[in-house]
Amino acid sequence: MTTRIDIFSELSGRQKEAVQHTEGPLLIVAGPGSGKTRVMAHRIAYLTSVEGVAPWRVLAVTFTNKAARELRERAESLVGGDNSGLQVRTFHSFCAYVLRQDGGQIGLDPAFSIYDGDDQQRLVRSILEELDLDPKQFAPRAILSGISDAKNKMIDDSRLSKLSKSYFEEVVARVYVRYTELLATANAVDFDDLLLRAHTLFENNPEVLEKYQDRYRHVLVDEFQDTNAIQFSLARLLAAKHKNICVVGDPDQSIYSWRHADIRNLTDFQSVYPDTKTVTLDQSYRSTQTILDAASGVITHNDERLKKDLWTENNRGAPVTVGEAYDEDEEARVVLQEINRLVDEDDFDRREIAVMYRTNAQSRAMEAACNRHGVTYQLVGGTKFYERKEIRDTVAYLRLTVNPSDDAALERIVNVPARGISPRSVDAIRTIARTRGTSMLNVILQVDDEELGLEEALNKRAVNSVRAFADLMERLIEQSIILSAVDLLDLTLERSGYKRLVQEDKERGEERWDNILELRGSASNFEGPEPRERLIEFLENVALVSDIDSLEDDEDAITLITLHQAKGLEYDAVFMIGMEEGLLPHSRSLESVADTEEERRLCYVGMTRARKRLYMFHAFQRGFRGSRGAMMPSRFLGEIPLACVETVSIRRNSRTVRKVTPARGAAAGGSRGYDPTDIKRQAVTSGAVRTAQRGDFRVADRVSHPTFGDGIVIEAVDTGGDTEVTVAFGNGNGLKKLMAEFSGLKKVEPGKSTKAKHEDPELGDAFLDAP
DNA sequence: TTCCCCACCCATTGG
DNA sequence: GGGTGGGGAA
Repeated sequence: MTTRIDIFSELSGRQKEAVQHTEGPLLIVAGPGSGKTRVMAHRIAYLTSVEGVAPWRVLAVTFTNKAARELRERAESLVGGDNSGLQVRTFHSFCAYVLRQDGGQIGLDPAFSIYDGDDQQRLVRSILEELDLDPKQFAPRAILSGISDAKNKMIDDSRLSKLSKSYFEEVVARVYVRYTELLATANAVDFDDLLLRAHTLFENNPEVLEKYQDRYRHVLVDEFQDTNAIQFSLARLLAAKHKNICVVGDPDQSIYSWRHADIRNLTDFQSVYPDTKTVTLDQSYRSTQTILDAASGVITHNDERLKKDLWTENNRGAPVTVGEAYDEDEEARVVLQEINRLVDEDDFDRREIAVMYRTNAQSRAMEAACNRHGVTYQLVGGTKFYERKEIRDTVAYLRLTVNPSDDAALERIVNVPARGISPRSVDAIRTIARTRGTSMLNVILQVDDEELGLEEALNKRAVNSVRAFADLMERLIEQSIILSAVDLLDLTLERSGYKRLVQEDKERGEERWDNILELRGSASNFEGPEPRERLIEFLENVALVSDIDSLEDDEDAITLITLHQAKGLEYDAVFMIGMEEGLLPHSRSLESVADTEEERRLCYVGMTRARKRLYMFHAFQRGFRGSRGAMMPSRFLGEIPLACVETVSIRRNSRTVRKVTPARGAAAGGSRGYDPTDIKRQAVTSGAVRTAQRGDFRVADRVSHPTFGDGIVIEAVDTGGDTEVTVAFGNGNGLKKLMAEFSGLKKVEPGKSTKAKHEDPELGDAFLDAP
């Protein structure tokens, strides 16, 4: 048994304070690397081993399953023993747990399904069809986002139409009504519902709430800056009795407002709980002073911000390396070169290196480069395992077996493998089911019931096919009560013909079957008595995994990850790529100051993931949806104090990264930060892009075209007779590939351009939004 | 009824 | 560049 001394030996004064304040509300404002996970783990250990609180009386809520697992493990290793019963979960998984226990009170069958985004979209599409509305005019995505907004404001379907101010909102309200009905028929909930319905359950059933209030004497919430209104309300309800609520967060790392996260939860915490004790952890044990200075330089540009200065006793460390690459391929190559150098010369471990980016699409160039250069990598997200067709199909069979009302699952597999139930037949089944307010499988199982009229609606062959499917599902449902998840999976794959379908796929069959076996492997973790309960657990697990959960710490590989998913992680070396206007900050965020500030926080999150080395690259041009665009370096680069920066010039097709120490020293730098236009000029004049120069037209030449107007040459390839040039035109004409002579392209001498200055691509024509 | 091909539309971030 | 959905042929 660990003693009290041991628990405290590795904590700072502030950290101890946070651990020991166990009675009453506690707000921990924790900067990046200030040891908040350590504090939470110690706090749990302190509660259970020193204060004698039973582990099952502690509820800790984290942002991801991975964080939950890690927190539990750390707390357990501190007390050196059993913490069983300790609840460490995500909000979603906690709510699912509550709803399985007590959802009956609000009419939810414990075997309910959890609809994912894809299920939701299909459902909305079918509703639009039902209501005779054009999905092009009313994008299912937009409608779902409207429904989600309503749910997060706790507006139920019966009230929304009264609040709608436009025809579109009226449509959203109408779809919402039907959507709610159909989810109920399917005995299903969506992600928002998990939170919302648990909340409703607590509010409407005091005796249920009290049960949980009594049980949890201590409630801890991690990443509190990214919780939404419902989540905070849930936490408040749960803690209302004992008032022992401890929240940990950092307003500078709030990056999920688009998912309804509300920073006011954090900033207003003290007014909700006036007797709050606040502890600020501002010492970083993670990053070098230079990295902290660079990150602070960026984040202080946010106007909406509570001032907080991080400090560290760590070394100054190396400067932040900033550089421009020609395009995304070169960017990837340079990153890998530098990674190899770090590993070979500076003894860095590949496991401790990550490449971070704003959008998932950016991983492609990195992956290609890794494959070409034989660098092993772990991609977080990627072609997400649970979104692969064979996985979704297999899971759909199991979902339908557990919850026969699950129409989304049924629609997915009713004719997979093809068994003679055509889309027309499915339409007929759906229509009957919806008219009768029942599920589609229910209709199918009653195919011989004349009253339903299914037999009439279908032709003879289809009726036989439907009957065969009904037999299959009946058998599977029967077996699901007695078989384990794995055995049921095997039976399902065999009897449904899905196994044969996959294995007959000559091109990808083996790979797809391997994926199914992997799913089978994770199902084997859910064995035990009451197989049906275990199966439901397994399916819930499948529905609630996040990409980050599968990140392995012990794989000898570099990590490729989005900035959002990198939250909470740390690496010795971090490479942030795509540091360009339009990507970071993302073009979709430029309309509002609040959104742009969130992009800056995202940049801050990325930078503060680094312990020792931080690299930030931007590209001169980048591929985008098949075409290419000239890119401007991100404004955030210019916000880094010069004294922290080392710029590099990258030579195309060369194997070395030449370091250029800025001539402007720390003292001379004044308030100016990194000036990207300098490096661009340097790169162009130093021949960084020389291989692209051909014929009369050279990269960076100003040109004029009879129809497209003035532009600048981005690429020039000699094709023998003529020169094929890629030109970035102003006036929203974007990028064009032209045969120089044939198209009548003319060079324009500097200064002779007739067009205004703003058309100079070097100044600002980022082409991300060009038509 | 199924399968294949082409056109079109699209991707910010994610539980 | 890729996924999906619709339309046409077998």
